[in-house]
Amino acid sequence: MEKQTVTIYDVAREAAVSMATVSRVVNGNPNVKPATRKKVLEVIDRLDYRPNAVARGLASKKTTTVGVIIPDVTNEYFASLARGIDDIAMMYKYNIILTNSDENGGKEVQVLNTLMAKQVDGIIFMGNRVTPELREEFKRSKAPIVLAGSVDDEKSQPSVNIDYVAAVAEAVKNLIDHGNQKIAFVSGPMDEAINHDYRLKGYKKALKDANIAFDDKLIFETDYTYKAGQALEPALTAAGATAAFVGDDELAAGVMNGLTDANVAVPDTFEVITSNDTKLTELVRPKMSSITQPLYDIGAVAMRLLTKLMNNETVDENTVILPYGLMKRSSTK
Amino acid sequence: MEKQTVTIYDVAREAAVSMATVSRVVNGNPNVKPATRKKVLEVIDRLDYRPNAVARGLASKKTTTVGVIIPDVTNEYFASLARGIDDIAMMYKYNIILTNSDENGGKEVQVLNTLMAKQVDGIIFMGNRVTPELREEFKRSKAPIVLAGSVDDEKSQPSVNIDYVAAVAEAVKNLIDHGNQKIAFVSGPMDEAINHDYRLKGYKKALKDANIAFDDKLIFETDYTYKAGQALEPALTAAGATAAFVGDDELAAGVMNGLTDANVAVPDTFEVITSNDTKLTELVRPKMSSITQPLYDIGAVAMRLLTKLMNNETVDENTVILPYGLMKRSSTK
DNA sequence: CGCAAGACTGAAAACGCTTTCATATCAAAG
DNA sequence: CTTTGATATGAAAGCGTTTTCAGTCTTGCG
Repeated sequence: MEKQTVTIYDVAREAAVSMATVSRVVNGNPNVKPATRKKVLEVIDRLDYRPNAVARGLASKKTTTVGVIIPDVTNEYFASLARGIDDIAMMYKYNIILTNSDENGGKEVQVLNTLMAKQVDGIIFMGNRVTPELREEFKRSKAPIVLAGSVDDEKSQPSVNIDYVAAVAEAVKNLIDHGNQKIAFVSGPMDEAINHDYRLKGYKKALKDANIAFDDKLIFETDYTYKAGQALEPALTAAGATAAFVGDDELAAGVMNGLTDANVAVPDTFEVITSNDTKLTELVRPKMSSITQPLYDIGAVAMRLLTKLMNNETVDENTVILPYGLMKRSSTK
Repeated sequence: MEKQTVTIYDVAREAAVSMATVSRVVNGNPNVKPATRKKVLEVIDRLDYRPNAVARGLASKKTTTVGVIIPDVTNEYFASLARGIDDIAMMYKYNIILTNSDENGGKEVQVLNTLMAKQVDGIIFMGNRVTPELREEFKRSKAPIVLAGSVDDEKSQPSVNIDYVAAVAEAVKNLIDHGNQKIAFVSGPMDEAINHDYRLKGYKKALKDANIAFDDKLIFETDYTYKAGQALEPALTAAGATAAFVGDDELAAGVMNGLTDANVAVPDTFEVITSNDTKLTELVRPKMSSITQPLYDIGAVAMRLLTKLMNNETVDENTVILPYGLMKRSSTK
C-alpha cells in the first residue's frame, strides 16, 4: 500500500531517452532538441514525476535551503524580520529551516551544527550574544552566515542593522529636549552586545551632549517581558526618573502599563520611548513613541545579501546599515 | 581555499575499519566491539567528522525534518503554535521548514509540493481554508499531515483544535447573561471553515438557547487586522449592538480601541470578548476577556501526534480536542 | 577439544540525481 | 561528397550514507 515513487529512471525508460536527457529538461538545460524535450515533458506529466530534492542535493551539493536561527518566533520584532527573510527566500527559490534558540549559547551552537550537517546553503543568525564559541562555529562553516538585526562586537560576519547608537542618542535627546533630566535606561540583559555596546553608548552620548551626568542608578537591566516591565514602576519612581528609554516594545508596554496602573500619568508626568516600532506600539494606550526600524526590510535585505554570498557574487559592503527614524506618538510630549 | 569535507570513508581508512563499522558507531548500533567503537570515536573526534545529513537522508529515506505551513509568522496566534511545534520537534530531533502561505490556496499547493519534493517526513498545516485542490494534495502525500489550530469541513486529516462551537457559544452566552440582546459577531473571512462552520454555529446556538432571533445585520465579516477592527465602530453602533464577539485578538483590539476612541465606554456600554488569548489581551486597556486556548500546546500536541504518525505508531484518536476556557478580564462586565 | 551460537565486521549494492566525457548527429561550408 | 564545428545524446562515475548479506571470530558448553 506504500505509494510508489517514480524516479528519473522511470521517466527515461518511458520516454526512451537517457537519464541525462531527462535531467537536462528538468533543469532547463537548453541543449535538448525541442522534440525530445516535448516527449520527455509529456512522460513527466503522465507519470507525475517529481524530482527528489534530497538526491538532487547530494549530487549537486546545493540544497536550496537556508537555516534561520531566531531567539523566539513569538517575539514580534524577530517575527517581522523572519517574515522578510522568508519572502525573499521564496522569491529566490530557497526554503527556510527555522529554529528557536532562546538566545541560549549552547543551543545555538548545537543548532548551528545540525544546520551545517543538513548542508544548508547559507544561514541567517539573529541573536545579540555572539560568544567566542559561536564565533568559532561561524568560522568553521562553509556556508555563508549573515546577522540580521543583531550585532557582534567584533563584526566577524556580514550583517544588516540600523545605527543603534545614533538612534538611541536621538531618542534620548528628544526626551532631554522635553526637559527631562533623569532619564531611565531600561534594557534587556547587559551581556547582549546590542545593549551594552550600542544602546547604552547612544544613551551616554546624548547625556554627555547635554551635559547631564551619567547616573547608574538610572540603568535598569531586566528581561524582555511584559511582566518585567510592569514590575519596574516602584523602582522607576523611587529613582526619581521622569522619562525612560526602553529597549524592547513588549517590555515598554509593561513599563507604561505599570506606570499607568500606579496612577503615574504618561506622558504628562512620565515619558516613555521604545525601540522597535512593532504593531504593539499602536495597540496600547497611550500609543508609544518609538524609534522606527524597517523591520521587514532588515530581514529581506539580510536574505538578499545572503543570496549574493551563496552565489559568490562580490558584494561591495558586507555590513549594511538601514535608515531609522523617530515616530512621535502619545507616550512622549 | 574551499574547506575540505571529511567523509565516512576518511574515518574508515584512518581507523582501519570499514565504512559500515563507522556507520554503526555513528548510529549507536550496539553490534560493535567496545574497543573498536573507542578507536572509531577517537578518529571521528580527531578529524572532526560530521555526517552529511543529505546523504543520510537519501540512503535512509528519512530526513528528520518536517514542513510547517503557517499563514503568517507575524500573527501572534500562529506564532505561538509554531513555537510549540518547534520545541517538540527539537525534542524529537526534527527540524522545521517553515513557510508562510498567507492562506493563499495557490501558494499553499505550491509550497506543499516543494515540501514533498524535499522529502520531509511529515507536515503540519495551519490555515482554515482547505480547498478541494489542497485536499487532493494532502491525499497524494506519503508524508503524514496534521492540521494544527485549523479545521477542515471534511475532517480529511488528523488535527488538533479546541471545540470552537462550544467555546463561542459559551462566550456569547456570557454576553447574553449580562443582558445584551444585540450581540455583534465580528469575524474574519467567511470562506474560512472556522468562521462559517464553527464560530458562527456557536454564535447561533447561544442565541437560539436564549430565544434571541438571529439577525444578519449583526454579522460583520472583515480582515484579521487591527485597522479593520478600528474602522468598524460606526457600523457597530449604527447596528445598535451593545456587545461583540470577535474572532481574532488583533482584530478585537482594533474594535475595542475604535470604540474607546469614539467615546463608547468598554465595557460599560459595550462589551467585547475575543477568541485567542494571545499576549495582546493583557496589553490593551481595558484588558480583553477572551476564550482561552492552550496555544503552545495545540502546536506541541500536533507535533507529538505527527511524530507518532511518522513512526507508524497506532494512535487511538486522530482528531484531538483540547480544553478551552473563558477568561474574564476587563472588557466584559 | 570440537562445535553450535552469538557477536563483530566488511564488501558491495542501493538511494535518485547531476555532471563529465565521449560519441553521434547534422547542417553548412568547401 | 567530405569536412567541420556546433548541437544532441548517452554511459558511467560520482555524491556520502545506510543496509543487507555473507562471512570471520569468539565463546560457552558438552
